[in-house]
Amino acid sequence: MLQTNQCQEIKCPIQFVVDLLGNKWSILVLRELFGGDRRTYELLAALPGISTKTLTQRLRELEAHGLVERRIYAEIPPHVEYSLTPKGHQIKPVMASLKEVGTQWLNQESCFCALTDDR
Amino acid sequence: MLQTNQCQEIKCPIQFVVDLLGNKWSILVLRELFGGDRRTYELLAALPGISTKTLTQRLRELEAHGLVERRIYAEIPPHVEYSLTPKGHQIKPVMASLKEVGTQWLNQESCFCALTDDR
DNA sequence: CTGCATCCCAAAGGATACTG
DNA sequence: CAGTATCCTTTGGGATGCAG
Repeated sequence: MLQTNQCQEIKCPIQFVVDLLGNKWSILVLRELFGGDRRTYELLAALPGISTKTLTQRLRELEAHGLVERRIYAEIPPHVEYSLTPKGHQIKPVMASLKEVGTQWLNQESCFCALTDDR
Repeated sequence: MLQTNQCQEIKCPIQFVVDLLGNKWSILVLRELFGGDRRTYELLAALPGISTKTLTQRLRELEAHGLVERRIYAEIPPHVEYSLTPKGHQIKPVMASLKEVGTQWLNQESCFCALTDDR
């Protein structure tokens, strides 16, 4: 098997990021946190369609990889805040370029969506 | 329903890109094409694990969105080449920032994968 | 409020076989 | 070589109910 994951990684850095963030929600959660610290219910409200389960899963993953920090306030009712770590902030350029290209593409194709949009 | 997708898009540009490229293979296919035009079997070889079915699906999507061009040579056996369109080239900054941050993260965490890696 | 557990469904994707 | 069709497995993720 030799899945030992030694330091000498054979992996492509792009693939590494895609494996971590290439799902339906991770990037959007991070986008939200770039707007400042957020409580759980705020994230739920800002991400229409996400379930508590999925949100928690994504947050735990991001936390495990050191991109997000979870701060718990000893209050009742419970109070939890999520924030970006310095490592999380490193994806800022990705965010910026995504926004840039997304904006370009929206402008280019928004006017014949009715014809071409198949998803 | 009002799903009519009029020109005034409510959609976030980041989400727009994530919806299109946020899957297991699209980014990696594009990464490959940034290395130059590629034939089908070359893509299959360069992307270990991908199936012909999935590759075709991703290529068709990228083509439908105008990011990739498919050129057919009238030969036997068949000969097809895929290349990036100008629109496809627009994601270059995304590619670059992904590579940048991926490299950083690999260096940061490759040495305690054995402890933290849960996927 | 937070978030876990359960159940369940839909989508993504892999393997294989087959056609032109 | 390129691509399709079929079958099947895995995964993602939504809904709900419940506990702290």
